[in-house]
Amino acid sequence: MEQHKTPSNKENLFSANQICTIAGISRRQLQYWDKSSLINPSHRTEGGHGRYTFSDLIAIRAAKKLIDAGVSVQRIRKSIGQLKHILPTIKKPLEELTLVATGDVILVFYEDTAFEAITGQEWILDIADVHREVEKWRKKRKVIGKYRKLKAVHGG
Amino acid sequence: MEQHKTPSNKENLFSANQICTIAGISRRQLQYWDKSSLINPSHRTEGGHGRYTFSDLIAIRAAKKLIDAGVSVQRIRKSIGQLKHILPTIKKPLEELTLVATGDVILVFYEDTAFEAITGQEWILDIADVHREVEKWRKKRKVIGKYRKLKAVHGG
DNA sequence: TCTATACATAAAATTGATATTTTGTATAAT
DNA sequence: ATTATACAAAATATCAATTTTATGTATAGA
Repeated sequence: MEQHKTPSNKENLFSANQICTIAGISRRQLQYWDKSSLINPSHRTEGGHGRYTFSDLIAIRAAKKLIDAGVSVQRIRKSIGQLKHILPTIKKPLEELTLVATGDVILVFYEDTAFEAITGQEWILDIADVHREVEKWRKKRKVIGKYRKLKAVHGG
Repeated sequence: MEQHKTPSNKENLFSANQICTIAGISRRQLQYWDKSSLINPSHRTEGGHGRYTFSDLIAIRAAKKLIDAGVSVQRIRKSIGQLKHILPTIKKPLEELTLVATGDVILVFYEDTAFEAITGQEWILDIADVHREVEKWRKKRKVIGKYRKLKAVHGG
């Protein structure tokens, strides 16, 4: 039997129109995002009307932010797919992750690293690395200096 | 008169070949980057041979990292141009800024914000914002509830 | 009321052809 | 020894045409 302490009681659910007003999107958009499974309402009435949780709202606001930042719906789609793949424990990336977007790209912040949502590619420049490489190179030069010169080395 | 404490004494300068070995780029690349003014050596010998500082090396490593991350030289060029324009105090973006790169984009971190190097577009998602907006909306609804329903509002 | 559907339009992605940039290799010059 | 030049190949960018996706508007259904 259900306790009425459960967070998903009627008070916390939003109708489609409420979502649109709060999130600043059109009714048509929300409808399409539902139909195309970008973001589905977590509940439905017996009549089939969508009922959105606060968590759903976060996702919708995130999508709206991304769109405002110039990211296309298609990229949002791809990113969500990739993120679920790259971070299998994450079920709803738009709600659970911190995203930074610019026109082309969605960047994800997760456990101290930043990476690009679609490719998963990751990189941060660490100047200390360069120091270390120079030292490494200096030592190497002393040791093998009398033999033939090194060719350029790739990777790092 | 020059003190020999100055950091730019001969000991700290690298020849083109040394740079190539340390940074893992080809001689041809370094040559082209110099000629096309992507990265010029800070000094030259009387004979015109390039002499690179450690600071130059940082820039070159940064460029190499960007290339390894899938950014084209052309994009690096554009980004540097934009960054100098957006942040006039920054003279050598590749050395002085923290960059995160993915294939398409170079993202720059500067004083708490992240923005895209080419367009200068900037954005950070803040979930607390959403909470605030919902509360704002709830209050508004009570006040103006008896008038006509709000239309979706863009921006924020 | 709210949702579903149809049609039109706008926005974005994809494709293919062309031009430009970047790099490798080889060779000449200093 | 190191740099400069010439030529070719590979990688990128650009542009226009086409296709696909997303949204607005209007209308019908529950």
